[in-house]
This record gives sequence, C-alpha cells and structure tokens, in this order.
Amino acid sequence: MRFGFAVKVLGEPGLKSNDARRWQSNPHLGVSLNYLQDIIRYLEKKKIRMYRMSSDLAPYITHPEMPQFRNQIDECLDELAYVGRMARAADIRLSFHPSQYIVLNSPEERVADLAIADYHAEARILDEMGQGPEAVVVTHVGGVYNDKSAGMERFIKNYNRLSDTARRRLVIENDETNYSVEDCLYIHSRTGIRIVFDYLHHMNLNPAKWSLSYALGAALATWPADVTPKIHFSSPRTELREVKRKNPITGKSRAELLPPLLDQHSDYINPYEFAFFMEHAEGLREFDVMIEAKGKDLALLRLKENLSKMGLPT
DNA sequence: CGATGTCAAGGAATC
DNA sequence: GATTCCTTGACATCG
Repeated sequence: MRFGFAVKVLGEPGLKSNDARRWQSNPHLGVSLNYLQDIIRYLEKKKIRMYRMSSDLAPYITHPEMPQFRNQIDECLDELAYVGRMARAADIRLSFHPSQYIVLNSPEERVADLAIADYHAEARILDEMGQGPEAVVVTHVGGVYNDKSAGMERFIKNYNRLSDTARRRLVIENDETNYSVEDCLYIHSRTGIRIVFDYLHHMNLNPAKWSLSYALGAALATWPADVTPKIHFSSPRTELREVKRKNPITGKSRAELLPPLLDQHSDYINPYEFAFFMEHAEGLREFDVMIEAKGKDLALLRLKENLSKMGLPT
C-alpha cells in the first residue's frame, strides 16, 4: 500500500509546488517542473510513494484570454520526460485533482468546454511524463442545478466528448453534498469511469446507507484488475472555527467561534480511525491511500509512525 | 521589512 | 440580478 499527500510540502522549507507568479510575469510549466524535481527528491528521501501535483503546474494553460500560455506542454517535452523518469525511478505514483472551478457537468457550455480542455492538458502532462494508467486525473461529478439525474446525464454526455487522452485518465470521486458513491456507480455503469472512494465524503453523504465495506468494495471494483485503485482518507476537523462577522450597520467586524463543519479536514489523521477503516477493507483488494490533511506530508509521516507503533502495516 | 490587498475560473444560498 | 460564502497560500504592492 502506498501513502500519498497533496500538493504542498510542509516538511522542508523552500519547496514550491508550482510557479505561482502572476500572469504579468509569464509563469511557466518549465519553472514548475524544476520545483517538482526538488519535491520528488524530497519524497524519495522520506519514502513517500504517491503525490498529487498542483493543478496549476502549467499556469493559465487553458485560460481563454491568454493564448500565450497555450503551448507550455510542447515547450517542455524533454523536461516532462525527464521529471517523469525521476518519478518512475523513485516509484512515485502521480496524480492531478483540478480545482473547484473545473465543472464538466455545467449547463454552461463555456464552463464544460473549459473543463474538457483542462482535463486534456493534465492528462497530456501525465502522458508526456510517461506515467502508467495508475496516474489519474481526479474530479467531482459537479453541480446539481436542481436536478441531479439531469446533472449525471450531462456528465455522461460531456464525458463522451473528452479526448481519448483525457478519457483514459479521468476518474470521479464521491463528494460530500451532491453525488454519493451510489451516484458515482451509476455513472460508472454508463461510462466505465473509475471511482476514487473518499472516506470522509462517504461518511457525510451516504443516502443509500451502504456499509463502509460495501461502498468501498464497490468503488474498488471499478478499477481494472491490473491497475491499483486509490482512495482518499481524512479525519474531520474538531477545532472551533474563528469566523469574522461584519455588522451590517456599524461595519465593524468581530471574531466569532463556530463548530467545525463535518467536511473540513483536520491537521492530522486519527490513527485509530484509520485502523478502524482498514478493518472494513479486510478481504478487499489492495489499494493506495491519499491522505488529505492540513498537515500534508507531516500528517502522512506521523500516521505511518503511529501505525507502525500500533503494529499495523504502512 | 511587515502589513495588507489580490488572485482566472463555479455553484449554491440568500436577498 | 446581485452579493456573499466556500477556503488558501503566496504573490504583489504599499507604507
């Protein structure tokens, strides 16, 4: 089993995950790839074998009004191949997870077209990096727009408009408010798309009242036999949230403490919670685990420490 | 140098 | 139809 984390490295100062300069300074994939080399060396040192790259690795690559950024992949073919070889040599599984603004099932054609372009760019980066079918682009099904089944149909329709490059890489994840594992399975039955099981989302949205092991097993079964599935795991935040509230009359703002939302991530992973979860995976096929915690790589390394103290595999 | 404002993008709730 | 929240870090600017 591989453990991975997303985007930002906290365990060592100075490691950047993408060229985040403003467009006026011409940020570029080539710069991001230099940063990525440093990250891969760090992952190797820490024996971390899965990593989600920044969705802004190629800045503005699909921006409709900035065509000057459009050819970044072609401008970096050698660098992509080189960094891809580094990742393979270090046995690191790579992935992308486009931001919340990328919505394939949007009724707005402009938005859906942008999503199609975005998935294609990220899939092509993985292709040029020479990554196998385990390197995926993870997305949510999208919005509901007052009609969930229409939302799913629109996802399927637009999925069929994807390039082969994008369709080979794209996978869906169950979310915490709209589309459950059950909904994702329906889309799988119509498209064959693979499902990334998200533990925290499933705990928050499970209208069918499926057991953990049934839902997990169903999601794992959507992956081909020779491709290792992956899942997302996170613990819910328990700390109070400090929210600044503005008085509409006086215009003054003051801090207020509110309970955490159930879908917010904690700093670290509760190792007992993870151990209980793994009991529900007993007898199911093997999978990789993407840790989603505010503590990023620190949370991952701490979880592995805690699990080995508990005598559990890492 | 520290404080503060800003950043490409959508959806949903609220008015 | 317009506004605000969601949520996040780091760039960019200003004093």
